[in-house]
Amino acid sequence: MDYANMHDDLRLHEQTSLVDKAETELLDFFQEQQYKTGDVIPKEVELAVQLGVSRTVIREALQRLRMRGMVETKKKRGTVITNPDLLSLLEKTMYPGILADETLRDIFELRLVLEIGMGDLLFERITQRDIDELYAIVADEPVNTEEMIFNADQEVRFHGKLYEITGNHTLMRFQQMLLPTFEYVHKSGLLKKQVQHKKFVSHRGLVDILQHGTAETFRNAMRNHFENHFQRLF
Amino acid sequence: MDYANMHDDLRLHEQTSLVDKAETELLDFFQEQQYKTGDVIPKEVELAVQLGVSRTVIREALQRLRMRGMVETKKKRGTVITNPDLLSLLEKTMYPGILADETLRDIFELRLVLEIGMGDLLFERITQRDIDELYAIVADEPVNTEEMIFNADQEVRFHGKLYEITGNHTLMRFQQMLLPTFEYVHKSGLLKKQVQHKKFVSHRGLVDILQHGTAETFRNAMRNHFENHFQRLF
DNA sequence: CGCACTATTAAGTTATACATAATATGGATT
DNA sequence: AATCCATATTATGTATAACTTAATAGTGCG
Repeated sequence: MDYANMHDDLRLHEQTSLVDKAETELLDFFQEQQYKTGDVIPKEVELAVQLGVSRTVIREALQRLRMRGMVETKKKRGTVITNPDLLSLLEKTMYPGILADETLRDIFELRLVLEIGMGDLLFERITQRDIDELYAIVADEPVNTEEMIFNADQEVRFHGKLYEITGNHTLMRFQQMLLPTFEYVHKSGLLKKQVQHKKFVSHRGLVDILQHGTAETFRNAMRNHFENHFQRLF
Repeated sequence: MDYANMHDDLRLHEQTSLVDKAETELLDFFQEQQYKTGDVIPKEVELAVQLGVSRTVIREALQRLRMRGMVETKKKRGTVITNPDLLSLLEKTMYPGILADETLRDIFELRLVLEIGMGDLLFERITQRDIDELYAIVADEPVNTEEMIFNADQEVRFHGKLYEITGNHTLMRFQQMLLPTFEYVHKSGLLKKQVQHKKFVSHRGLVDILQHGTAETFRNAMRNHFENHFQRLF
């Protein structure tokens, strides 16, 4: 290939690499072709010819899309369009060890915000079956919340079930990512020391409200349930 | 099928590519070497030799780390470790056209959940200066909310300011990502038709509450503010 | 008809060469 | 000696070709 001509239309895109360009051009191409999930896209060499770049560039661009779950490749069958999973790659980057302290704290707060705000979704979609299940989960909790011992497994089951009830899969995925980080921060030295346990709304109390209350009362109850966490933040 | 002979290299025969392995090996290597932000990592060819793969594989692995914001490369200077930005890559995946309808709806809901739930963060961190600024933003809004005309720019400024007040940068980044998708869904045919405008809490009303109210009243007000959106969902 | 063999295909991988841009080196001029 | 310009060096960016592997299709044989 003639390298002298390579930069003809590249002068405007100064610091963007060919891979960057190829990536967006591929996405545009897919959209233009109205590809749907499961459709097979042209071979790497064909794409290379079509975009006027080497197969190396195409491969690195596809590599990016692949890791975002936008495409999937199998030998011989080629590369197919897939439904991108927004959060799968976020998960990989979520190693608490490498995140900045501020980001960790942000995530801690994020969880509290989500669970307080999800009240309306819960009341819209919850069924009696869900409520029964929640009661079963909290069955072995002590009635007196002051004696409540923090049980990580219990926490995950209860709050995980809440996310599930929202029927919002993106939200559920979020929880799966946020929770480990939340626990990490909870146990780290990032926040103030654990304050004195006061009476707060228990898991059982939350279920009672889901049974008899409203979205509004639930929000307040969840806020109260998180009181200890909030006191460590503020 | 003969399972007896499979056990030997069963693990190698998994569908993990060399790039997958190289990616994790690189991360392990970085951690092992205790690289900090700004540190320069070995050249591509050296890494290739060290991991016993070709430079292509190394490049595609680095490509992944690069797009996650974990490394950054400059010509001649080499590749350096950087602080990963959790959301930068999410942003690129947020091509509304490619996302499944369900995911789009999820994101629509997510925004509502976030803004209702962020009340406590707001009241903890808001200043009089912030409130003044919010009043300035809503200054040109009609008092009678029924005459309120949807103004996208106004929406972004007001709600963006709220996210800013939380002081949670991750949350702010989220809003920047969610908003375009939210608008896309709002205008798409994914939801029920716009219902009749009823009286709802206006932006100005929300600011009044931030000035004189509590986190609890704010949550309820924000829920009411979004009433139209919720009616389109349920 | 059914089974096994092989031929083909497309991605996975390797190797090499060259381009580009930033940096370092070295020497010439003043 | 200090400044400046040309050149060499270096590491990433890009291109190309060749080879490997696994899945599929096709073919031929029984």
